[in-house]
Amino acid sequence: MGEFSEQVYAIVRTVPYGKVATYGQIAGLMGRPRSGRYVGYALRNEPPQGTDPVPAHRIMRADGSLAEGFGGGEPGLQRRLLEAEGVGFTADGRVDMAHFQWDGSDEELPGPPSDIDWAAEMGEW
DNA sequence: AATGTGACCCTCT
DNA sequence: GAGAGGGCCACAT
Repeated sequence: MGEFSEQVYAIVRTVPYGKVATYGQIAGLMGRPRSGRYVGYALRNEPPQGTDPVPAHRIMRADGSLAEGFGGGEPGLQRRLLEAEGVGFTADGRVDMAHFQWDGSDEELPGPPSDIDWAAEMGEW
């Protein structure tokens, strides 16, 4: 596994409960604003769920649409996980980025921790 | 405004 | 060991 992936995981793990980030946002924080593509690749390919889980479901495209390859082909999994965290969706099925996009702060939102065990859910695929 | 193209790193054939 | 292509984004045309 390469440095790039490690860095991706490190940053994704700082995205707080109830917030989302985009591929480009992660890439930007890594100092590679145009490498969003490989952020997606790193998340798709080698998420270390067992030992040190990465909330990959909180990462989506810049327009709020979800990545289709998520969950090894189980449709709706990512959305289900997000809704369980209180993330709102618009009528056309995208995340309400205006309200739920992570602003870069590392503070958790008030409220209960995740009701569902997303790491376990994702671990199944 | 809408399309086209380049860049980025890693895994699988 | 090499080649292709992948959960996208920013820039140029």
